[in-house]
Amino acid sequence: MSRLSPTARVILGLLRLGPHTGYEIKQTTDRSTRFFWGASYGQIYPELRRLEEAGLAVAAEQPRGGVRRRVYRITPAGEQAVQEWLTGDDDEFGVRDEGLLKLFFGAALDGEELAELVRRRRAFFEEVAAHFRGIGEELGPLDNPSAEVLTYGIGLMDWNAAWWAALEERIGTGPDGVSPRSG
Amino acid sequence: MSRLSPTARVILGLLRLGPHTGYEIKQTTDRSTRFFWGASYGQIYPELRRLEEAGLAVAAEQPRGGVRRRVYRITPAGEQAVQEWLTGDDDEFGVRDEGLLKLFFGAALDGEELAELVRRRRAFFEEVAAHFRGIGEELGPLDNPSAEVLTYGIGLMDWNAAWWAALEERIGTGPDGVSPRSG
DNA sequence: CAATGCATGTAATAGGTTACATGATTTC
DNA sequence: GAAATCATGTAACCTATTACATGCATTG
Repeated sequence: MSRLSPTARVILGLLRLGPHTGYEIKQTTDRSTRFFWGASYGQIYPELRRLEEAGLAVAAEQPRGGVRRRVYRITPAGEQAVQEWLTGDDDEFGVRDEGLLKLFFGAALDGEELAELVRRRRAFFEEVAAHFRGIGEELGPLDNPSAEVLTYGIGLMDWNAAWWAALEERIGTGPDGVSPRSG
Repeated sequence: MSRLSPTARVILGLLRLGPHTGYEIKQTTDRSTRFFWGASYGQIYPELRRLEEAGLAVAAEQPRGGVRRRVYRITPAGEQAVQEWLTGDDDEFGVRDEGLLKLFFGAALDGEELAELVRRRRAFFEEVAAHFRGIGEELGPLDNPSAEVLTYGIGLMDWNAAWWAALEERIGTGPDGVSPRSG
């Protein structure tokens, strides 16, 4: 019972909710987990084959007209693997933020350049927050754990937007603000 | 003037602040940018060679006793590359959060298992927040853009801890909470 | 003198994206 | 009949971590 690879975790999690083709898995992850756990075709198709080989999923050829189509279903062994993963306690967490990296090196920027970076970053998070709110309105009110993650995304983007907005203020207000190369 | 690779961005940013060996770059990133932009030896040493080859950095052999030692300095071309990168507007942002992924599939967990996941996650963020606060106390009060990113880290960890704590409350309080498989 | 820290490097492995190739079906 | 969508797959490439090998210098 070897450990599930990162992409296997989303795939098997989705297969638990019902049969999917590789294509559908890509669509679904793009619309749901993408923000905190993405998957690309280059990972999905080979991984589905591996899951099949490992007995965690089974594929059925279900062509639609002349279109080749492999629908995958989870097996009992797959269900068990999902349970084991879900109840395990080794949970990865990571942030990759180039705006923050630039801010860290911000002393190399003049006042106007720094202000532009901060403004751009605030705007970015505001846009993403608005985008997530749009998704929330499309879906309507939901009451399950999956819906919580959308709330999380909105909250996180709001928090980021507010943080950069606060920094924007501090920069604009003289000696107590951050100290760029020149003012 | 080709684009800087991800690891080249931190390296060159640090070299701009002064000469460094590969070893020092690893130490410094581990203590500063690691949270949002890491670097490993397997990337650092080959990248330093590439930067040298590209004329963005120069190395000087400065052995300490019998210990081989290559100290890298940034070149004018390197300074320019940093400026171009810093003022560019294509800033990567990404989150990887396995706790969130598990929560997304949380309907597969019973009440107790879900509660345990949420509790563990809250505790994790509280610990990291405390860790960052410790770093802040070590450093003392600072007044430059670099210090802002520590404030960010503390704030983000606090926000996450609070979010999971709030979820913990919602789960504990009956019909308005999330809906696990049972319980 | 043992342990730790300074220092450089590589090989194996993992994980990932992007772009491309291919072709049928559905919708406008 | 053109464009979009459904559908599968791979090759090239990039990015990264981990573990290992090596050896000197410093500190206790």
